[in-house]
Amino acid sequence: MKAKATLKQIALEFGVSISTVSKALSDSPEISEATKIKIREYAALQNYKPNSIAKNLKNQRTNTIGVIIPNILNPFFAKVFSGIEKKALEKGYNVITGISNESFLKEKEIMDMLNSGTIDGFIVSVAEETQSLKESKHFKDIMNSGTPIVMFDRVSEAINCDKVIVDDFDSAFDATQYLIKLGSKKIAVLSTIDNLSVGHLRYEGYVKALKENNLVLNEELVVLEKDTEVFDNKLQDLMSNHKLDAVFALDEHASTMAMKFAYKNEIKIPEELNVIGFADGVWSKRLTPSLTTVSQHAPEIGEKAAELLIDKLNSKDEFYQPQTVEIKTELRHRESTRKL
Amino acid sequence: MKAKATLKQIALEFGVSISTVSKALSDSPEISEATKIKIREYAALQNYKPNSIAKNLKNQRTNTIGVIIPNILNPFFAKVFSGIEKKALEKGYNVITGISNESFLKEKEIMDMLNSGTIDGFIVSVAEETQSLKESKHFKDIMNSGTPIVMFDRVSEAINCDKVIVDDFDSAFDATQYLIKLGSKKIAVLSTIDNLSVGHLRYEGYVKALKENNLVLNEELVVLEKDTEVFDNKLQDLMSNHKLDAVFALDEHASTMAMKFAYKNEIKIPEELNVIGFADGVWSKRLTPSLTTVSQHAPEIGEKAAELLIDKLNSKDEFYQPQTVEIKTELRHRESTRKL
DNA sequence: GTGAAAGCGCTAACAC
DNA sequence: GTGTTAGCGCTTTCAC
Repeated sequence: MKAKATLKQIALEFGVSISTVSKALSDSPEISEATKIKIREYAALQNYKPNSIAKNLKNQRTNTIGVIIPNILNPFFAKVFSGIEKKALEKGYNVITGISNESFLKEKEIMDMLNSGTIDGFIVSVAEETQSLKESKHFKDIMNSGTPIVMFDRVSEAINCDKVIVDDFDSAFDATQYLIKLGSKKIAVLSTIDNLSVGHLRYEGYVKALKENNLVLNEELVVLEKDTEVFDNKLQDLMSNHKLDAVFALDEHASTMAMKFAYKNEIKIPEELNVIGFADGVWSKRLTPSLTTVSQHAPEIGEKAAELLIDKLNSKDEFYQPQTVEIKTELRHRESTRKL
Repeated sequence: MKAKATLKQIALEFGVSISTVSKALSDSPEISEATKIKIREYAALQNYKPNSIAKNLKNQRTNTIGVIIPNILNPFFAKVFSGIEKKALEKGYNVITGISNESFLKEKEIMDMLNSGTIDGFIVSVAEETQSLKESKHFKDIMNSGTPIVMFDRVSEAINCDKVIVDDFDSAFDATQYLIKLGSKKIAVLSTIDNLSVGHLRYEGYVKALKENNLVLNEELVVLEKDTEVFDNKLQDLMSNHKLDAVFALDEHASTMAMKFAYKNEIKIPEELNVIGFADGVWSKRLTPSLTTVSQHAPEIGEKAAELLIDKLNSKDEFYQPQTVEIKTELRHRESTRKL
């Protein structure tokens, strides 16, 4: 492997100065056509690429976004991520990724590590542990150091920054409402994520829909349980002891488990039981029957978050007012609910 | 927001030189305890963090790995990715991510873009288009420029670099063998990924297992079709016209579709039909019945790839011999196959 | 025990 | 039309 082409090396080659080469390559009118041509040809031949680290150091910006995600195996986050990546590439930004694995400490460490000139700004979805501990100082510190943050989905109330969220409350309300319209009266609500801001909002939406339709909230039909094994047991009990006519599942585990138990107990979906679940992956379509879902437009969330961040990075405005963008969900009707 | 702490700023504060500060902070024995203490205290107070870009420029390395993945929504890649990220963090590396979206051009562009000092090395799983076009020059160019590449899963024969692969051929052979042991004679093989190196190897493994067991290869039981809609139609035809006793699915789409059609045609799994599929996500467990899978140990693949790359980056050895590591798969017995 | 200086690769203001 | 210079923030060698 030969020495990498640099301005210096090229300058030496032609016996000119470094700045001449730099200007020639950036097509400056100061340089004669002849010089430009020979230098550019040589550079192309040598496959010269300006060292972006040096450029970054000079410019005091890296054109890189740090994305902190709780769990890349969750298809929602994977989809948001691909939206971010797409928009970033479009705008000439790189994406550097950290996975907090729902741990507060890891979230903090990764962010501190990256906040040392490596990235220009962050896009974050807050780790579960961070939310339950109500931690937010690390975010504040980072923003005080001059690094902007955009949060999505799981956001921190205590932080005043750009946010992209889903209308969890309203969409849960609408979905429940829809189940009621289908004639369902015994609607179970199932969740393994009630400790998350978004999870709890969804539950509240369910509660409100019941109230507005004068249905009593029966605690026995409510399973909010983080531990999936315990959840499965509780769900099994619920489904053996109650003849439900609908299930509203607030996450993917809950919806698939509900369908599994229905199958085992020979309860027909959707004839005897309507099922709606929050879901984003390709799996809701593949299930048998396919699942009616509240879809969160995950890629759009990612694109919007990237856009907000990049706009902020490119604006010189000191008094930029943070905004919160709400992305509307959509009820995707499939086979697990009856027709109206 | 106040000016960010730098060596220069701290030096000014105490009326000492930049190098004194630098040495004090790196605990050099040249500096007196008193000076060290006061400088360190001040630095901590100011939340000083060395600018990593400057350090990178100086060191001519970035401690960053570029990971190029065809599709982050595929749980296999998501899992490999999390393995890479984990190992990288452990070893003090950052991960910068590009998604090729199965496109040759995007793969090439992203890699060229990152190969300008931004990253020290690549971990790549080759895009589908790159494989079908048999492109490899862009990889060669990058390696010639001195940037090491580690490939995983979908590797390029033409490139002599470190590789981490799955024993696709053998595991498909074993899985088919297992179906035969269960007494299956009419074993369909289903794949939407036969254009991928790994996909085709799996098919070959199936073929060999049939041969060794003196079963004829019935072309009618073979559905290799990239387009998922066309695939679904062909599969439906197959399952209506043949009484299969087993299905070997080479990807997730194929396995779930087989189960869907079995359900619709009231074919009992596993009593009448044994199903084995290649799968990595959490979904094989959630399906009803849960799916017996060939599991690829995706996180280990990622960790191994990261390890190989980082070892290479840290070694000075010019005559490093590229190695190919094979990760063994495992047959995970669940409810979609009968007991032996 | 501390400081000066060079240099990583690049840009840009300012000579000539 | 081309070159000189300073500087981005840091490390490191060498001098005092």
